[in-house]
Amino acid sequence: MRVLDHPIAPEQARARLKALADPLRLQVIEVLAGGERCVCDLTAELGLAQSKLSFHLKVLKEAGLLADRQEGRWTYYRLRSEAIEQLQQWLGGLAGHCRTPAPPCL
Amino acid sequence: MRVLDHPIAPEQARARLKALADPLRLQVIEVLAGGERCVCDLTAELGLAQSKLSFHLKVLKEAGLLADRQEGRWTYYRLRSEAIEQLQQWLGGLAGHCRTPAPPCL
DNA sequence: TTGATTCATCAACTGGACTTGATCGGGGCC
DNA sequence: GGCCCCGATCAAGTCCAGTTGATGAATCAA
Repeated sequence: MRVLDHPIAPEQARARLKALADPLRLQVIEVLAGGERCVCDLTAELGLAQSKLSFHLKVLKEAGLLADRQEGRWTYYRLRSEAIEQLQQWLGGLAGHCRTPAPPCL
Repeated sequence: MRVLDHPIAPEQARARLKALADPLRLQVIEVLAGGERCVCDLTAELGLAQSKLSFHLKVLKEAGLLADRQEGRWTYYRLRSEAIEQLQQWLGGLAGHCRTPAPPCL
């Protein structure tokens, strides 16, 4: 049985790839892959300036890779696994006919 | 039956993500997903300056996403589908335990 | 209310990715 | 040989993503 997941637009896929391509953001993703965290924990674990982390969290969130949740004065971020899965699926669409030989040049 | 594909290093995965994240390079990838092409065809199809295309092809190749082949005065590029598949697999490793609730903050 | 804590936002600065136009080198044709 | 075509490479310029430090907004405690 198969979950019905929406196909992803190339432009959104690109935005997510770009968001993941930053070393710092990838560290954030890797930590969040281990479970939800609040911002203060992330700054501590990664040894980052708060404003820097905030900037990158925003980028990741706007790309649809993260979801956040407010609780008191804390903000918790978590990975949106569907976003990852959509990206996987989109990548699959690329590897298609790439074995086709080149058309004769000239 | 399963092809034995090597796991990919995070740093290499990041390099590939970064390479894919450029709009122009993504266009190149999409064209090459349709089959192998020579550089002169790519410049024509995408309407690009030759040096610009050459620059981006180099980036994609160094990221391991493309392979090239010399034939006479032409150079043919093709997509390395294994690279895409490795990337897919690597993405899968991220979506792991991300449903784990946050540790109590404070 | 005052102060402390968490996080987002802002403005100014910096470095590097990308662009552009020119040059170079290899390969094939005459 | 001489010439032209394909593609890579180079140097210079531009522009934007990311950094940094400061300020703002919201929440809670005393």
